[in-house]
Amino acid sequence: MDILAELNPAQKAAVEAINGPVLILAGPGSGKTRVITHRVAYLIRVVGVNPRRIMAVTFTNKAAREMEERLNQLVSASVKDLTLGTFHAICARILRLDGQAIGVDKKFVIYDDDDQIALIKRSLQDLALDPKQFAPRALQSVISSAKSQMLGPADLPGKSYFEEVTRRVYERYQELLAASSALDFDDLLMRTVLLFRKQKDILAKYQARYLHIQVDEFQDTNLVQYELIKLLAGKYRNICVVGDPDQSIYSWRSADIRNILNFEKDFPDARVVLLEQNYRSTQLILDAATCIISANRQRKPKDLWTKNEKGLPPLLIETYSEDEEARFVVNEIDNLVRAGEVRSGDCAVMFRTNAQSRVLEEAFIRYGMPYKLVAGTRFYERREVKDVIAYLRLIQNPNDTVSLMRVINVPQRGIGERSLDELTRWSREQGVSEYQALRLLAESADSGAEMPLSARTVKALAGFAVMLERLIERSREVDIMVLFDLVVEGSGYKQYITGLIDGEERWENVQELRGVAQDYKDLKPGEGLTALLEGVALVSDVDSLPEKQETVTLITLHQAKGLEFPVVFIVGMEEGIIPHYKSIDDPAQLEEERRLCYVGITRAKRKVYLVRAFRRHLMGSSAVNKPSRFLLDIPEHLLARGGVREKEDEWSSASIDATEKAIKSDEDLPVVKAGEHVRHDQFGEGVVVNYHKVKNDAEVVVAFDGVGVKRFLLSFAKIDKV
DNA sequence: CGCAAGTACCTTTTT
DNA sequence: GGTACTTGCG
Repeated sequence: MDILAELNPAQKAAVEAINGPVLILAGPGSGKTRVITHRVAYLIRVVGVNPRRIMAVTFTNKAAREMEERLNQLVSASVKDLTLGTFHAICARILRLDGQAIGVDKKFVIYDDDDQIALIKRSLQDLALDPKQFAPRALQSVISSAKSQMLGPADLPGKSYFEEVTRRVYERYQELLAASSALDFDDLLMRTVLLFRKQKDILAKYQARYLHIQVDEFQDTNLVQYELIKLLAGKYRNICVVGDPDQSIYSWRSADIRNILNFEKDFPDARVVLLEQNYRSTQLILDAATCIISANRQRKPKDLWTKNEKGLPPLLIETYSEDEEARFVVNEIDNLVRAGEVRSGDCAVMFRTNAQSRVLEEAFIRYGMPYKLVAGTRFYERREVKDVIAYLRLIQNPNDTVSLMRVINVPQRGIGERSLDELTRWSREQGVSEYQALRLLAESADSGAEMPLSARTVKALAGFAVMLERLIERSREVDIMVLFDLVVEGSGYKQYITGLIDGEERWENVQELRGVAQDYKDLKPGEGLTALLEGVALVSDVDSLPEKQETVTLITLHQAKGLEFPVVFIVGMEEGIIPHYKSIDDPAQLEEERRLCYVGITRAKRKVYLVRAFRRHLMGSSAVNKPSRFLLDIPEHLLARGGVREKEDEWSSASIDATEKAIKSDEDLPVVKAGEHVRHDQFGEGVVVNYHKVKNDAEVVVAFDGVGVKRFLLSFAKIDKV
């Protein structure tokens, strides 16, 4: 099979440019994934590069898995040797192997969001600070953002009282992490960079190994991640980054769009390849999307085009309430499926916030239409799953205090808050971890005399220590499945959980986790445990999205990135939702909201429904919402309307309107289209943001660089296309 | 110490 | 509207 055969010229160029730095700017649906996989296949098959010497970084584990699958088809040789995964997974691997050089415990555990919050609360407690005054969530986000820029506590400003507190909490938080031999997500990245900076020999080892490095979704990397690949690529400089600034939607997670801009600065000899042909969407959908994104000031213009058929313009559906909105969606999907137009698995409903999913779910349930919610109660965030993981983590690393505190009294062992406070206090006094304190207690009952604890409590604590001790011993001998069962039964957890009201369901979840463990059953004792824990720490919900959906997908706009569906509904197209009210007064955040909207629309292959409700319940009270400003960016001829209908079966008339519109706009194509670049004698260059017909003329709305938005009648304006 | 009921709180997106 | 945390009682 010729790897280059099925690629267009731009894609081919992107695949063949294997020497030196390459920046691939890839529009939505431009075959980006295909280019990346083919590039790796090309390196292996045609150039003859050893897979061991290639690193490919993806945004999600799912993307990594998919890439592996595709590569297996393209390349007969084993791709197992490839370094393929997310930044976090790759860094975890590096640290596990070489982290000791900078004092990272070989047995480190990875703390997720919840664990971080728990630890920050402890930090606040230690510092005698009020968690109400200093919201743990806010602190977490400050700390995370600091780490994303390689800033330690000392690098933070300490001017105001709040800043001073933040700094102290950050400091304490790090101490507690270290005491627990734990790393949080940001540490995985930051420590790896530190490792490379401090241990030149280790860096040299990795640099020598990786002849080729590829990074996907580059627009969503943060500074640390960029630093990391710059270090890794330091020797051979064969670095290829792929991204689309217009799809950058993670700046709140410290993703820095400057990475893309700086890339060309840091690598002046970088080859830039543009992928502008869209293979996914119909013409009108692409046009509407272009109009929306063109209104952003902070962007490099891009000329997306497609050979696909014209199709139908996006449909604007205006409903009275969010209930009606949900009913419309279900009803319309039902119509489409009945008409044989699509299968329900072809449809996705996208929303800005998870809270919006509830009403949708209710409607789907009421109509008996099956659906799959991508971000429901997340599996790995379920209490029972976290509990069992906490037990497993304790076996791997008993100093993991967050896990210890989590399960020491689950099931109840008569160890209350007071006793735990006392335990913490005492262990600090002794300068040992809580776990070591427990062991001391268990070994010599006399030392308990120093603590103001009842004999009963000491017994309970010692009992827990003995149990844990036994599990740790056994873990060295048995495989992960045996260990799993030992943990669940030996700790009394099984009995506890099955005894709860919803025990059956919870037990099923524990069993599901057991199923995950099965993947690691052939590994050696200990290794299997480490691998399992690492696996569960770094997965997300999108990862579990099955390949071929037979049901409607309910998904957030963020999670939808990288996916595609024939039919897309975006609900809640209202001011305050998209754009989210928290983003409205910050221009930069507003642009991100716009990109989010753009991402949503460009997921669609054939049909887009933009749905809004006049009235919506938000936290109990009801609010009247204006239509999203992004709707105003779509010119008349690119937007069909379906009004509010009393009877549900009349809703489908919206599709007729759309069809008519598509035909009508075909007859008299506008002289200029929204999204096009124009020049005006007086105002300079700008982008057409809107175009619609008025009587015998047309009104054009143009956003000029540095001037602002101007309106013209087409017949009078002196406008030329650029 | 454990449980039940009540309260205050919030609400963006997630590797 | 739901949850996470507090309070009060057995």
